[in-house]
Amino acid sequence: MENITKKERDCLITIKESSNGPFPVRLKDLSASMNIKPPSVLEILNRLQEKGLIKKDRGMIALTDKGEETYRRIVMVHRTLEVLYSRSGIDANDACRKIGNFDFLVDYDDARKISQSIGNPKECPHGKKIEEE
Amino acid sequence: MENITKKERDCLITIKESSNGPFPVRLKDLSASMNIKPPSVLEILNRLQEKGLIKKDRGMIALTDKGEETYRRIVMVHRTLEVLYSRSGIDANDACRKIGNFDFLVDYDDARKISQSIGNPKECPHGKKIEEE
DNA sequence: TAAATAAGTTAGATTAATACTAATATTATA
DNA sequence: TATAATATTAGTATTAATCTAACTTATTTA
Repeated sequence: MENITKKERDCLITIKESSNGPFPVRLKDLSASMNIKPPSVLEILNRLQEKGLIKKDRGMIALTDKGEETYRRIVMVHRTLEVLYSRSGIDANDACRKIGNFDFLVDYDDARKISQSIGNPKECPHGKKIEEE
Repeated sequence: MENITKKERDCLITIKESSNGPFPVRLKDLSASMNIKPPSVLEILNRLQEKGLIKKDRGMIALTDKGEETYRRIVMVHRTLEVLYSRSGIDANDACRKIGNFDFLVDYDDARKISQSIGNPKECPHGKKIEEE
């Protein structure tokens, strides 16, 4: 797996989470969601594309299969850690924000093992599914 | 607390862990331990100094009180996570290496809460004390 | 102590990531 | 098609990380 940066992680997640609606994701939207100017987003997008995580088609941006897999793994790590944090008495929203700073650096297989050792939680504290599309 | 980078984290830890012997830590030693050339270490050291984490005295490098505190907290987070990893069946040495990639990004108070929720372990899997000088 | 050796520092360059503005190109839409 | 909206390029800046080469400051030792 390629290494990605925090910004690339944020961008990947924003793309995926903006793709849920009926509208295709566009540079302008990412720029607005991420609060950075279009040329700066483009720079990040170009790196994600070089890493094979996204593809562009006339302004429309989407994750590749590899991008989907990367996204899926980051989210699995993220939600597993959220459960751990939450069970330790840390506020779910604080946990979410803080975990986002390093979830992309945590090994997926390690998170699986941790998940198992804490009883394979099925949902994050916000009620989102862990591992299952 | 100041934010630090991975390299600054590594440097801080190397300084502290080289200070245990009778010899003062010097640039040349850090250069050797960290496998980077003296001017590169110096650059990192200068940033650590600006952040108030280390002090230099005629070639001798040492942590400030703030640096000691930062070190102490990183190590506490690190060892707590090592216990978590280890109890999940992850090899202690693998865990150590991997956790070093993000321990400095994990909030100390959160680690304390996690520690508490897993029974306040007293030692890391290598037998090093958690929290206590 | 003076010369030689070692260590530290400065200077100058490079690469990668992040961000910006301004200008240019492209694509939609009215 | 002309206009408006979007996207891209070009060019600049900053921060972090690294290097080599040159220069300075200690330290050692003959």
